[in-house]
Order: sequence, then C-alpha cells, then structure tokens
Amino acid sequence: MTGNLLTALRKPSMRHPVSRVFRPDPTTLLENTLISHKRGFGPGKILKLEGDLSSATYCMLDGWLALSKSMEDGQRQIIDFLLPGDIMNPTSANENTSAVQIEVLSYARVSIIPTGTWAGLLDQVPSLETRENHFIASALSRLSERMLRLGKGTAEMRVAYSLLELYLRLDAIGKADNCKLCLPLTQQQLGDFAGLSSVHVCRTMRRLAHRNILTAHGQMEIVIHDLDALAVAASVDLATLKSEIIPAPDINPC
Amino acid sequence: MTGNLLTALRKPSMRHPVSRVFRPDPTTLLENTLISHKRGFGPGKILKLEGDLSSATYCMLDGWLALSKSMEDGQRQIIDFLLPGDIMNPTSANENTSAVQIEVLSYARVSIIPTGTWAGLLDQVPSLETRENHFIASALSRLSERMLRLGKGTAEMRVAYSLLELYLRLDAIGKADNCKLCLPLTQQQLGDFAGLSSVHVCRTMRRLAHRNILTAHGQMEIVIHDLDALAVAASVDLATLKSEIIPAPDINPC
DNA sequence: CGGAACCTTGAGAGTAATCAACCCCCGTGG
DNA sequence: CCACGGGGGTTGATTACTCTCAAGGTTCCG
Repeated sequence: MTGNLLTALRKPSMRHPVSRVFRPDPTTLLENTLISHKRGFGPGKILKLEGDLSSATYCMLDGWLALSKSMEDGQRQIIDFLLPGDIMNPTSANENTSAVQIEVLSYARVSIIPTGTWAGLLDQVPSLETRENHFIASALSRLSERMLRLGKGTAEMRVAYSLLELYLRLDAIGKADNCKLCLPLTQQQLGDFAGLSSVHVCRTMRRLAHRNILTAHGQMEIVIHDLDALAVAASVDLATLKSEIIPAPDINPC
Repeated sequence: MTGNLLTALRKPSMRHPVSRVFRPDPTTLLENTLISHKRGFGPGKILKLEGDLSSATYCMLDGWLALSKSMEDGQRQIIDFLLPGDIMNPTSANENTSAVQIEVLSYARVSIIPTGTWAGLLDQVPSLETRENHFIASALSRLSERMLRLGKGTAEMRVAYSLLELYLRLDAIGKADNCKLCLPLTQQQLGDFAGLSSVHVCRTMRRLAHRNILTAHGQMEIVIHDLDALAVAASVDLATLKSEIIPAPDINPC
C-alpha cells in the first residue's frame, strides 16, 4: 500500500533473519507514520515555491516530482527528479526554507514528514538513517555527474546522459522493462533538466533516433535500442555510473 | 591548533553554558580524533582520483581543496570547493568509491576520518551530526544554485555567481576583509568551476572590472567594489543566498 | 638571459538559442 | 459530424554566445 519504500526497507531484515531476534517490528512504526502523512497530488501541482517555509522530509511512494530553480527571466533548471522510493529533504542551510521549487509531474503519492517527526523516526528505525544517507550520497553523485555535463558537455552528451540516468533509476525500481521508459515529461521539461532549449532537445533526440540508438513516441515513450551506444554518446561507463548513483540496498541483493 | 572547525563546534556550548552541566567535554574526544588524523598537503597534490576506493569524512582545518570530475577528453568540472571548517564525505552511493577527484589548491590541513571512526564520533559528540547535516544542506543548496547557472546562465552570471559564492563563504570564516578575496585559483580553474574556458573567464572578469564592479591583481587577488552590482550580474539576492548556502550554526546562535 | 606559467586580446569557427511556421493529436462544443 | 483551439513536437533560418586557435605580454625565477 505504501509501495517500494517500505518494501526496500524491509528487504534487509528479511534477507538476514538470523541477524535479529524477533521483536515488535520497527517498520510498523515507519509504516504508520508514512501512511498517516501520505498525500496525493495531481500533475502540475506546485508543492513548494523556492524560498517557501519548509522543514520536512519527502518520502516518495509513487509518481514523479521535479525539484527546480528559476531565474527572474523565467529560465528554469530542473535540479533533480524524485522517483518512487526516494527520500529527500529539500531544506536549505538556514533550516527553514526550501532551496527549490517542488512540482508534481505525474500523479504522486508522497509522505511529507515534518523534521521533528522524522528525527524521532530515525531514532527508532535504525535502518532508516543508513538508507537516508544512501540517498544523499546517491543524489550528490547524480548532481556531480550532471554538473560535469552541464558545464563541459555537448547537447548530445547532456540528452544521452539524462536519458541514461533516468533509465538506470527507473530500472532499479522495475520500471524500465526492455529498455522502455515512460517519462512524464515534455521536451521542454527534459530541456530544463539537461540545460537545453526544447527545440534543441528535439533535434538532438531526432539525431539519436536517426542513428537507431533510440526511438520515441507519443508522450515521451522512449525505447533505448542500443544502450552501449547511448553510453558512449553520454561519455559514461554504465556499470560505474550505476554503482555510483543507485543507492546501495538495491545493488547488493546478496 | 585545529582551527575553525573546533572553534565553531565549541561556540554553541560556550554561548549557553547554562544549558549543560559540566562534564567531560565530548569535544575533547573530537579534538583528539581530529588531531590524530590530521595531515598536511601541498598545492597540486591529488588526494583521490575519481573511482578510487574511499570511505572517509574530510574535515577541513585549513586551506582549499577542489572536488572535480573529468571527461575522457580531459575537460574538467570543479563540483565544489572545500574551505576551512567544512565537513564532507565524497563517497558515492556504492559506499566505497569516491565520486570525485580531490585535489589540493592551497596548502591544506585536513583530518581524514574513516567512516567507522566517524560513526563512533557521531554517537559520542551530539552536536556533530547536526553540524554535518548543515553542511550537507549547504552543499546541496550551493550545487543547486550553480546548476541553475550552468544550465541557463550567461558567462557573466556564472562568473559573478562564482565570485559571490566564494565571497560569502570566505566572509563567513573571516577571510574576506573589506570585500577582498584571495583565491588560490588560476583563471583556468575558475573556468572549470564556472563552466567556461579560461579565455572567456578572462574576458568576462575584464568586463566586470571595466564597469568598476571589481578589480583583480596578481594571483587572483580580487576586490569587489560594488557588491550589489555583482549580485545583479549574478541574478542573486544576496541575503537569501547567504541564508541558503551558509551553514546555520553561524546564523542561529541558539 | 631564458623559460615557464599565466593573463590578455583578436580573429574565426562552431554550437545552441531564438524566432517563426507548420504539423499533429486530442478534447470541446457547436 | 466538424470547426476550433491548445499544447506539444518538428523543422528551417537567423542570431548570439562561447570555444578554439594564435600571438603577444607580464611576472617570476632559475
């Protein structure tokens, strides 16, 4: 009912039942907290504006959110996407405002947990802090990878990398069957993510399609035909990238 | 002897002695750990390459480090600078390799504390975890701010923003007297940070100088004459930026 | 004096943004 | 049923920005 997040949190103890004696499951507390803070939002809904008061941790149960920043002239950069299972606290260093705008891309179910409540949870659910740290490390790695390409990459690299990153993340949560991605994004939004105009995103994707690396239909239904060629275009080593940006619990299925 | 980091950690309890009974100071443990792991490195030294094994927290006592990523063709992006007082763990989501290259820019004294030891410290020094979280929030805010400009900003915005960010950070540790910054950087390195070629950094800074916004001499001794104009050029609200990227302990002296 | 590293400036080339037109799809309402 | 409008996607033409290449200039130091 609360989706991948709980599943993922349960896995470690299920995999190693010998490591713990049976006791009242702390994930029950987590589950109750997640459920009681769960809310649903439709596409286009703005959950937070930049600078809004915010001091909460977002636990993604389902759907997509975009974290973005804008300039006065309306230019926008998507800083990151939040996908099912992700945990993220967008509070900036001042402890009470959000550094980014938070927008719903596809119908999303999110548990928004106030910082105080979250701190209590961390005390009582030991695996949660570890998991949160994995997500922070993962987010930092992703941001670094993207900054490299924003600063020094060509349009092709940026688009190829963006698609690869999304592919790896979706694949990790079982949503990229056969290299097919369904992205709830317009080309404008993909451009805001990759640091390109929507027109140039279109041209670049067409070129990739023309080389039989991928095909796209309709509302961003993308099929990657040649993962290796896409990795070359993105200037990425796929295995390394995966290990660096996908949180550890999902990589080590023991 | 161990510099700003300890000073900063001590401040809270020193300011409010009434809030704690006297007891064996946990900062003694911290101090000992910092001292016993302290090392010094000269400019140019590479502490880690991308992908090197790494599982440690870096506590900056003095000097500058650069975290960077490179592409096969040698293009390089500086992801972040580490300045005195900063705490940072560059480990990627796989828990054992560094997501970035770590390079010394000016003679640096750093305590490099293995993850296990660090976890023990966190248990015993309550203020440390809070402080680490502030640094994480601060780093994420900075990265977001920079990504916005890498993706959508002009060369002028990028240079102006880079200088402003460094000004705010140096000012916060008392190293930006009278808007004068001494950056241990070449224009090439500033370009790697701002996502520009060294040639274009030069042109852009000259234009800013020509407008009497700043002057630069020698090895990047920069004096900002018109902070407001620089903030306009960077498309930044200075007070907001400061609150978002400078860790809270220096703002909320509670 | 010579060399090295860095900064400065100009000229030319290349990449991506912008502007503009058109297409397609789809939902709405006459 | 069809006319209409809106939101996206596609494509071409033009513009603008930034890179690269190249040639000095400066400072520092052996």
